[in-house]
Amino acid sequence: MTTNIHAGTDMSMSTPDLEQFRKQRLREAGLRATPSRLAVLELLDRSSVPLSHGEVVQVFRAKPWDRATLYRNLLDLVRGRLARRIDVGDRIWRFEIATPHPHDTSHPHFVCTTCKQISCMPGIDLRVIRSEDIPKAVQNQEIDVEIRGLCDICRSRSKR
Amino acid sequence: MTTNIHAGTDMSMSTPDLEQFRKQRLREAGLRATPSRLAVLELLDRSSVPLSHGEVVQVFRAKPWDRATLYRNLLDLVRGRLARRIDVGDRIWRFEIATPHPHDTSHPHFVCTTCKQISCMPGIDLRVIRSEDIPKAVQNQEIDVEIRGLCDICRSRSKR
DNA sequence: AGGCCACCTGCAACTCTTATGCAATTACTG
DNA sequence: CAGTAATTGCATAAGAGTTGCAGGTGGCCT
Repeated sequence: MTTNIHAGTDMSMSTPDLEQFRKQRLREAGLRATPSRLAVLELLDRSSVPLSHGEVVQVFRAKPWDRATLYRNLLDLVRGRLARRIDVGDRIWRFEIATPHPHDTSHPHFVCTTCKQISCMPGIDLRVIRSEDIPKAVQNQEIDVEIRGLCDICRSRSKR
Repeated sequence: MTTNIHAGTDMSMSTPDLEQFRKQRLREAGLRATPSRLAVLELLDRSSVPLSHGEVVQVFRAKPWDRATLYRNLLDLVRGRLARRIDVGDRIWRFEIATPHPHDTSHPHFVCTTCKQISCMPGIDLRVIRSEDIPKAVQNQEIDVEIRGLCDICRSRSKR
């Protein structure tokens, strides 16, 4: 769990220009730049892992924002294509910042079926062996690929 | 909700030998052959797609069986390795009959994010581009691969 | 600078799926 | 065919996700 937050200080204390940039991104997405939306966007910006609604609520538990508000903030960001909502198989939606450059989604995610740890697998690609009956979405890489198995830690632990 | 599953060739009218075979399978799994368990097992046997608990409840809504009973029936079948519980990413467990031959899971599954239809993709394999940080489970193919996207039908429908 | 109003928030309540405790019932064993 | 442990029915609950509504407010327009 590495938290290399650059500013090192409070979420709400980002430099004015970054804040302005976030406001701009929200408005370009057709969203008003409200305090909670700015904070959620900043949180996703800074997070190296996708966050669940519950985790976002936890992070902002000292703030006056309601869980429904944060929930709708997250959905708003997804609607405005500033974030993506993903499901890694543990029945909890997670939200991650949408990368500015289009379609970085093509790298698989590895999910440990025991500890639920998620890791990105840019070193793995799909190979089509036989092309009959391959959906067009696959051919066009408009897909999410999820690999489920035991991570090395849980794997060595389970080897009897 | 259109429900025309009033069984013409009724669920409960299977041939006696098939019924006996199912009873036998249940007992070999260490489970008593109760009416509801037999019916659930038969339903999974006959279904070509994985079914959720809610769908099973729907199918048997005319029967006197409680939803908790059907739920536990499904878990019992999984426990006895007569069925598998899978999660296709919509936070609803689905149950499918366990194939007799072991570990047929090595081919990817394609799941339509809209219609939830699942299809097998034996023509697709994983290719490791860079081998750093690849979990051993992946190297040893001890994994489930799930590809999520729009199936061709839903895809053409969504193209505006 | 100030007002307007559509968008946004807070609150409460709700759905849906999954899950469990307990008393009554029942499938199997002998 | 009775005894008993497994199973069921009912009630209930946790947890994530979702929504209706009344009141608040960001940002445009003057």
